[in-house]
Amino acid sequence: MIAETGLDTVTVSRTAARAGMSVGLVQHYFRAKDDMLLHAFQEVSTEIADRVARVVREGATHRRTIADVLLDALAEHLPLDGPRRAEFRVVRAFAGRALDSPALAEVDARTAEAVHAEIARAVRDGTECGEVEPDVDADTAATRIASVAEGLATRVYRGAPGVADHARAALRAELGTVFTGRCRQHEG
Amino acid sequence: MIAETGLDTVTVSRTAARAGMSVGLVQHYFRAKDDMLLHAFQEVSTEIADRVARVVREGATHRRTIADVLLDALAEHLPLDGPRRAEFRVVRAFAGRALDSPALAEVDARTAEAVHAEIARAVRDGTECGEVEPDVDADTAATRIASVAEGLATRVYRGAPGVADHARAALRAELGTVFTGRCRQHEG
DNA sequence: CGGATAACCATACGGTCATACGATTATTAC
DNA sequence: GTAATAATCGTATGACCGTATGGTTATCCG
Repeated sequence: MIAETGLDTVTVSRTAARAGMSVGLVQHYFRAKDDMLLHAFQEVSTEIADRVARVVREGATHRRTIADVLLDALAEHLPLDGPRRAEFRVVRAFAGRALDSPALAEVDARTAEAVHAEIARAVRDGTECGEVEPDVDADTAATRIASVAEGLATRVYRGAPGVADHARAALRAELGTVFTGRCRQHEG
Repeated sequence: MIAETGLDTVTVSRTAARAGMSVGLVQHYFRAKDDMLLHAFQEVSTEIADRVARVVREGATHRRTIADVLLDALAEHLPLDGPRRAEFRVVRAFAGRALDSPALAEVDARTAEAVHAEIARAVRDGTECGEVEPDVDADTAATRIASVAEGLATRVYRGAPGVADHARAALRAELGTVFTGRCRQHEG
């Protein structure tokens, strides 16, 4: 419902109707509407995090380059198709409301922190492996990469002509400034 | 009021009270509440654009490097102090609501387009001048730079420890990947 | 079996909000 | 000076929303 018509068209009674239940039952599960919304935000956040983790795991299994796996993981956030556009809308709607809700802000911050940590880990792995120069600071690089990913997602959603086509390439280019070498263990 | 307590605490009657006038008078100037909000969004958008333009003009007057001027212009968007945090909150609140309001979305998109165009122009100027390599595509570079700026602003606002201190440096580093040379006309 | 707990419903209440309305006062133009 | 237009106010109205309440049915455990 949030993805369809926005957060402020979500009312308790509409939610109940959509779920095929009564208002009373919704209240049985959630003390207040805000609890329900918070739960929804946590739900989608962990859902996205799980999907990204799966992409990383599968990429690692197929012994691909760290940069390539990271690219896939970050591209997962780009609103390039219907489902991901929906997810984007939900996350951004909550992010907007998080400006004035500490509870939502905490989920937002925790999610961002997790993404940042995952990128930083990839960079450190890259340093160990040889894909990244030893003098690169992982946290600084992670901040920049996460920022590009987030900013690109916004731009793709806004739909400036041609941006969608080049978003993935832009992401790859940014990663290319950090992952400049080749992994020793992937060489023959 | 949006910066203080958020968009959805803004009601017509509270706005009237804050302005020291009656509800009826607000209605006299704005047919509907949405018109009022749209007007506010347009107002802050042009206000910010004007301030950025002034920074650029002053930088150009003092014959500074294009990269340096651009850095100042972009840093203007970072929520590093009170007024800019307030602005950030307002813009983001509107951006969130723009997800479901075509009128607000248009202002949002137009503003983003203007920022992008300004960055692209700076890159092109840099190419002419010698600060940028000739094979750099201005639009691609502008997309990346704008994305970093936007993403960094989000991160600064979220207040991850240490990010604020390094935000400007991160921005400079990103610009450093595009503005790699020196302007011929600035040399002795 | 029987009692407790969970699932589930319909409705009423109190509050808030956007907007409509009708009126009065000030300003401007001819 | 007067007619029109703008500025200004107070209140009424109708709708909606979150939550409280009180109830009924199902499920499960000892």
